[in-house]
Amino acid sequence: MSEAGIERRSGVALWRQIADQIRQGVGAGLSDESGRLPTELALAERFGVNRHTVRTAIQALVQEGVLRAEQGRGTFIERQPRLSYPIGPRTRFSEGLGGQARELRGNLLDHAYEEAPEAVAEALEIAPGAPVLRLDTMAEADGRPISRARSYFDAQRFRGFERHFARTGSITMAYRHFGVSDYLRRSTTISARHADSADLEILKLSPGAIVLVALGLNVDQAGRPLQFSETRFSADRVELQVGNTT
Amino acid sequence: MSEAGIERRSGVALWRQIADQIRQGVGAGLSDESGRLPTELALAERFGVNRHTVRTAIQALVQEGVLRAEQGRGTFIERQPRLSYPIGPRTRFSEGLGGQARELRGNLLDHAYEEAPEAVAEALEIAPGAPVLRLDTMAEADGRPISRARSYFDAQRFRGFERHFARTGSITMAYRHFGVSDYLRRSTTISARHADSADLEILKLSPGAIVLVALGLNVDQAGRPLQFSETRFSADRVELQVGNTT
DNA sequence: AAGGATTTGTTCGTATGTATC
DNA sequence: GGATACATACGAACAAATCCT
Repeated sequence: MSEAGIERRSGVALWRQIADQIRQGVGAGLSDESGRLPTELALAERFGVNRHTVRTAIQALVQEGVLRAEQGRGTFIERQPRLSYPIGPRTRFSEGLGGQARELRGNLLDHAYEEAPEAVAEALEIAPGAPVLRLDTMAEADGRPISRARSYFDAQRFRGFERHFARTGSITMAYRHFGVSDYLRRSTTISARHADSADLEILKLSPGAIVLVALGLNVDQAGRPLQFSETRFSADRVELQVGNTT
Repeated sequence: MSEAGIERRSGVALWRQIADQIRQGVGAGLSDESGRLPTELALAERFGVNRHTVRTAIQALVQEGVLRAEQGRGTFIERQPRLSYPIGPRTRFSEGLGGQARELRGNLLDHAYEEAPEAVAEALEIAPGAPVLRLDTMAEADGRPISRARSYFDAQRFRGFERHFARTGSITMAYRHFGVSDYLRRSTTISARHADSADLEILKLSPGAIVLVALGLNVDQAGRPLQFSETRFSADRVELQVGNTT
């Protein structure tokens, strides 16, 4: 949409600004057909910095798995297109990404029975402080971390839910054991922020990375709230799709 | 969801990371009901840095207009909650934010008649290279920049559209002059990235800020494509809402 | 096969910015 | 405010791998 702009004395190191620009330019016309980047010298001139500074940026992206550098040949893009995650009434993780990855897995990181925080109680339409099950999960597609989520369920209705999820790796499957054969996504609220330290570790991101944050509420066919969850997607690896898949 | 994460050697100065956290922390209980921040010493301990570093962060935010420092009383947050922008079949800018701001305005930044890039032609279902109208706009709510957008229209059908938009400040109104009384949002694709230099200038952001990017396609009642657009929202000021407004 | 051009990788040194105490 | 340690950025030169003629 517009040209490179590098700001000095902004509190953000030049090499990081350049790394961010290159990462985002990977989708645009920064590379030629073979996926080769301009030379370090050309990039340095383009951004108006020293070659070392460009090298630092490239090294960070190599570490991230975005680029691959070969001595004497050049620097190349590791093509990994963004997964498209559909959001709508029928939002389901496994079905949504079904066609785009060979292997999909949901992992249980942690769980606990707790008293419902205010926002959770309101969303689930239960009393504040009522017992809820908190489920911390993460998902991988073809071995790449895609998202992490914290979900809350009414503990009285879904006691033992975590065991069914851990076994099947699927929320949809786990619901069946509680007589929920179908459910709908009533609402989703999307925002974005910098990844925190837990995001970096779980999603294997580098500092300064961005996460898309989706707050979602699932309800059963009668419209009763089932699950309130916050899901964090790596913004470099996922985009969210609302409406028809043109 | 989890604790503050400050990363050293990340290419982002500690004072900027802390400034980003404080800016976001407006909603996350960083301040008490009166909007007062903890003391510098408390913040320094919480983030695990020296008090001078916190001071640098606060000074940057005061400069930005996010914080207000009063001698002898403390430092206060200028509370400006995130606007919630609804996305769905009836997505319209002015109606969506209607209740949340006193003054809403769309401004025309630039326009031109061009040959359709490949992606645009495909979305609008016209031939690649066919003439299209490109419209660069930005929107403010109560004087705060909210979003910028680049929209494409079939030039044969909508020649002169820019004049109607410039006069009314509304896409919906401009459509009426071309016999389009109603339209639908067929699809929206959401991603997030770091703001580029044009984003920083137009949206009045600081380096390292995040923008939510929404690619949208509007169609008329017959399902014919009308408008393909890329809108960039300041992630600090806007969240996107899909489905019911619980 | 030889050699020059190109491109990434490495090692010096120096200056400035950032963060702590 | 001043001293110290470390990260960032620049500059110059050279080494190593690859490509082309």
